[in-house]
Amino acid sequence: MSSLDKMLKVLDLFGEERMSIQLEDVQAAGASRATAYRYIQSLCDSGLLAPTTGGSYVLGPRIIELDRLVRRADPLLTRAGAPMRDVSARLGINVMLCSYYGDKVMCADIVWPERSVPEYYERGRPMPMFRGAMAKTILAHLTPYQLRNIMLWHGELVREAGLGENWEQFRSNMSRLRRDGYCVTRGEVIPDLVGIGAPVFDAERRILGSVVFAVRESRFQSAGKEDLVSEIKQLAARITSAIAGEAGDRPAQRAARPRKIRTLAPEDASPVE
Amino acid sequence: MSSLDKMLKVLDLFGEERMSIQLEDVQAAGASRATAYRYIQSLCDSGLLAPTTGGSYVLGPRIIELDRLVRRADPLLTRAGAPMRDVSARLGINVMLCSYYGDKVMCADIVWPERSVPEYYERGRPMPMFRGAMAKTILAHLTPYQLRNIMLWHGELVREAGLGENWEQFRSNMSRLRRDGYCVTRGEVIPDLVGIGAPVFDAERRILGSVVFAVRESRFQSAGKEDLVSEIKQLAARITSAIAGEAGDRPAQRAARPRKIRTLAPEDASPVE
DNA sequence: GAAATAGTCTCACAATACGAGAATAATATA
DNA sequence: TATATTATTCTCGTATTGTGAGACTATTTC
Repeated sequence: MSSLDKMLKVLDLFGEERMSIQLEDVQAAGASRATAYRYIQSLCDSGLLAPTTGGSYVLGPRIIELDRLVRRADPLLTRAGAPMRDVSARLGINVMLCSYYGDKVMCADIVWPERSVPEYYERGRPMPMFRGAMAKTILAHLTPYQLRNIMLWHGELVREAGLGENWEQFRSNMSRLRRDGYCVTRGEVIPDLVGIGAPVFDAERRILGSVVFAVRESRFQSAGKEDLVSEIKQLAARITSAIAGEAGDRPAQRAARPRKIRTLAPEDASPVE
Repeated sequence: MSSLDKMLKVLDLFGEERMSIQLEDVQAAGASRATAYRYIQSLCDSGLLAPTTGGSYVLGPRIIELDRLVRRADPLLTRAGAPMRDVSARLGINVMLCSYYGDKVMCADIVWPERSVPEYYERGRPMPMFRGAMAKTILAHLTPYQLRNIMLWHGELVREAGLGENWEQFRSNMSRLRRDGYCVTRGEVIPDLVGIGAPVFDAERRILGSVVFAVRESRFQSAGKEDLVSEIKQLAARITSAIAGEAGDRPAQRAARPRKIRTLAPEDASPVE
């Protein structure tokens, strides 16, 4: 592993429980005192880290600045907001927006009027890649190339997730989801929660992400699957055409491209805390 | 400059106008093709960058993930929200929350009911370090050490900003601001906009940031300076005690520590676009 | 399927990241 | 304001490893 990678791994020390790190934490990750300081120094200079009192360091202002840039420019986020809020208000239903990043699926936005449903997700929360409607909807629309690579490099995970025992099964499962144009999952991420998802594309019909209704099992039963499916498909279509509408000008913002997907997050499957 | 710094400088290629970069952009910043790919590779592996189609790269999911961590844990942000919204609703006034990061001042949150005032700021927008009520309020509360260092390394900027021609003047100006407990600036960042700011501290009375009212000159005239000053001081005090209340337990989150402040952002003074 | 584009690997060499300790800076304490 | 303590940077010789050029492989497009 190069020194570049080792330095960037310092960022991995942060997590929900640990919001500040110290010199020793970096040393413990395998670096001499001098080197630990060097990494910290570079990260601080770039603003990714910021020093606080007592020799500890926190995430720095650059993070917030860069996130602002992403929020401003992400076509998914900027174009999905209004339609999402419309539908959510009309149906009184919880909606999530998911973004696909080549090797990661992430919650990009939520509208959550049904407060009795636990608000597990929020912008920036990573999501499992093989479970839940958000993920499967996206998975289904990757290119054949990408799907084959996933089976090749992560067949074990595919099998665990029940997406197919082999390439033929996986391929045909994904193909069916694609034809359906929606995906329903029950309790795959959070018990008792049903996800109803549909895909969002860019102007070139590449998968960008997904929108998902998150409802309790009881509501899903009473509401009737067909209506919810029809609504989510309409919502996704509205967002897709809003994105296609703005396009043509600037270069496509983000799209699928996982190549070998060598490095799925090691524990991409720890959703319920 | 080390290879670490060179790699991190790739992130500086992004900006409001440029949301995706290409191999050539990295090469142009001074790296061979192989090295450019190496930097990109490391940044992609860490999730700071993500590949898109056509050999271009955008900011990656890690940015959003890390920003979430910051939002969740920042005591300033989490404790200021409610009081800010209260006051803003009661007075129908625009309020900004500013965060201090050792060498940078940044907008952390805004509540903006007075829509006729241009919404120049938003979370993540960097702010000038020597102009405007947000910045000066913070500046005034740095330690003597820090102030001296600023004068030493950035005396020119201090003079330009009219904060004092020499150390004695600078020191006494800051000292007066500190005694006042508030700071009013007029049109320093945006023409016709008056800022009324007060400092927010952590449990150990170290400066964390500032809250600022942003009103038009006309309203400032009619409303009466005293009332607004009194309100902003109360607001800041409420936030400070909310933060002190939660403290004691976890290690202080963020606080001043600019050491030499060798590297103020080169153009920290380009506010009005 | 083939052609065109994007990304990775190999290898020899020299630049530079590394570790240990001394020197200095910044904070806490008196 | 001066002193003690803790945190950070600097110096320097060594050898690790980052570097560039080009061949090779992977991926997308047609």
